[in-house]
Amino acid sequence: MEKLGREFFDRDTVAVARDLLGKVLVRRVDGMTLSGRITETEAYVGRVDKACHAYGYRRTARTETLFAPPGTAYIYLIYGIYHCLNFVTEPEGEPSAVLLRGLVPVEGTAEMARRRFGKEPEQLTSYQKKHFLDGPGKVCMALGLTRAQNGLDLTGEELFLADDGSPRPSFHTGTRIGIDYAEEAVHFPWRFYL
DNA sequence: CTTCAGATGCTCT
DNA sequence: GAGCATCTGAAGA
Repeated sequence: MEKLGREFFDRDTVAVARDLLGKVLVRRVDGMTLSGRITETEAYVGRVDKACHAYGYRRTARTETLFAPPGTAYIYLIYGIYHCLNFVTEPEGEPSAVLLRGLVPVEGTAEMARRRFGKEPEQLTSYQKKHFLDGPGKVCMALGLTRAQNGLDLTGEELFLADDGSPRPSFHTGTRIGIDYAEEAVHFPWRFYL
């Protein structure tokens, strides 16, 4: 397992989003290690993308994190109750990020089940098993990520990405979810999923 | 398996 | 005050 350094994120956002498929996200919390393999991502590019919170270099309290160095965690609250985890990309000052939309659990499955459903993995319904970590809000719930972790440095120990040497899986390309307001950007093929 | 209503609070205008 | 990069549980097919 080799930790991905800042240079991995200091690149074209769409390339990073594709290259993250198959990589492992590692979270250390409460003395435990939780991890999962990435199955779904989306790219958001502030320079040209009306779906990006920082479109046109819009700078507010919330978008400030997108202007941080590449390899920073951007976490925000959505719909009042859920959180979304992103990885800041591109050279510093280009407000762009990759949204993490899905994982397959690798390590700490029992703890993730407790955090998601309050019960052990053996007690999950088939529906719960099928939809374990297939959504951005679910991922944050399972890994114990909230806005308290917004701005975390991904080259640290609390939250990072790793390459375990497995080849990049084959994947599908499509349009992004839940951005119907974004005019022409609605059609950008910037969603990648297994 | 699918659809659907409802929850919830921050962010920006 | 409107809208949001979502999820759950219940009900129907």
